[in-house]
Amino acid sequence: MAEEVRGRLIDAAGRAFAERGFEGASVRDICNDAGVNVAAINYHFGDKQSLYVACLEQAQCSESRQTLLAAAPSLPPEARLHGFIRGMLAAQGDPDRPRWHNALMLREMAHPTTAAAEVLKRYIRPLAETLREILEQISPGVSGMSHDGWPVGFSVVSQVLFYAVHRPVVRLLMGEAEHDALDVDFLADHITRFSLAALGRGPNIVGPSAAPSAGTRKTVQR
Amino acid sequence: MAEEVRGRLIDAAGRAFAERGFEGASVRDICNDAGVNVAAINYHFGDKQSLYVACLEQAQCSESRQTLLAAAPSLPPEARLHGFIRGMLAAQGDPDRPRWHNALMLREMAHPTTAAAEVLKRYIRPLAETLREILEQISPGVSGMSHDGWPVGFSVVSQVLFYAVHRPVVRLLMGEAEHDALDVDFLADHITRFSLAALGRGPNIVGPSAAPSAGTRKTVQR
DNA sequence: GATTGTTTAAAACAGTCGTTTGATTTTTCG
DNA sequence: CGAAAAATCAAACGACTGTTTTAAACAATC
Repeated sequence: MAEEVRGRLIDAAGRAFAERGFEGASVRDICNDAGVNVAAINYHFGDKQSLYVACLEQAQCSESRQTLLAAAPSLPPEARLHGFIRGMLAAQGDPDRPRWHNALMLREMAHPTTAAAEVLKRYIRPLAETLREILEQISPGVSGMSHDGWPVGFSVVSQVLFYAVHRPVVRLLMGEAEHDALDVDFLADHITRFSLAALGRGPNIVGPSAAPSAGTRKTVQR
Repeated sequence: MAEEVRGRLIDAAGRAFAERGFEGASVRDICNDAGVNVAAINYHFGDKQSLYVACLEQAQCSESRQTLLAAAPSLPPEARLHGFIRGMLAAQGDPDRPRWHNALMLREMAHPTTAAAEVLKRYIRPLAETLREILEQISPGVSGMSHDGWPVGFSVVSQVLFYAVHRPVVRLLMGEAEHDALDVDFLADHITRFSLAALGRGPNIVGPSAAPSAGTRKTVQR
């Protein structure tokens, strides 16, 4: 019974924090949403701040990491990259796990609190190392480039993160209908092709020839 | 005298809103920072919300748009792209204009308020159209691709926005020293080369040959 | 210098914030 | 069952929120 209240609080708080930020979400709203008394936060977590880090911990312990790394065992490198990208995209799209997990993490990364260092060490760093390994596998020598190849990795993940952070802008720019057609699979294909082409692997983004023709778009093997 | 108070308020509020968000910034902190009485906000702007949109208007009327579009008259297309990217990067780095302008805009775009539509129409849309024009110039046919070529444009700007949104993460991942070496010119070169290679124009990112050798990195003409 | 209208100042407004209290219910277990 | 522990509740705490009020200081015009 007690554990259930804890869970409902984390879920309600996670949604609130992800949507309105730490200051924007009031404990009364959170408790109303969770269907518990206001005192429950203090009883189960101590204070609002501790509830926040509990949400963050739940978010980073989510299956997303598993999903991501699962897409990268010992497949061919291009397929690994595609799996990595698709995994990140799928984590922000809603398989079934709470949608606020990624949103909260992004908020923390864009405007770090004191809890950011832990999130980075346990969640971001492993992802970054995995991506660097994949990229080195695809284009040997990329890790030896200037700044240890970090910018190349950033160029890849930035394309994924863009759709997580700026989704509202995308919707407004493209229009509602066109936006909804941007599903996970399409975006994963596009970002993978764009990145592979930049790395000199695979055809460039407009197609094998200079002038693109319908139906010739090639999908990355997976 | 009255206009000076207005200006000081917008500047202090802009910094506060950009740093701590709308809810996180209190009117008393803002007024203290600006060195004016609390009642000044109500007298000059009406309420906190109106002060916020005043900040947003100042931010989007900034010279950044001018800087950006100035880098794209009738140069060769590759140089236009480089200028566009460098312009966006320079706007978030601090030439001399207030640093909060970009940060506030990014906040508004990531978590739109009712004022977002106006910002998008007057600030984002022209930028997007300019980029699409440049990309079509570089790779004719890209606008005719799936989803009107929007994803290609997103892949370019996302790389720029990444350093604006996730700068703290970059700093923590690379380390303080390495991060500080990522100046505007280097990033502009990198993102331009990455994007051009993806479009099939210019060498791929690891260098003209598969194995990169030091000192052969080519800089985009400007 | 008196009289406008405009701008600042200190104090207080009602409301909400996160947090705590103390009593009451529910659960656990010998 | 009955006592001890755990959990929930309504109510209130002081502090802070955005906003308003009232009066004083300033500026400009006659």
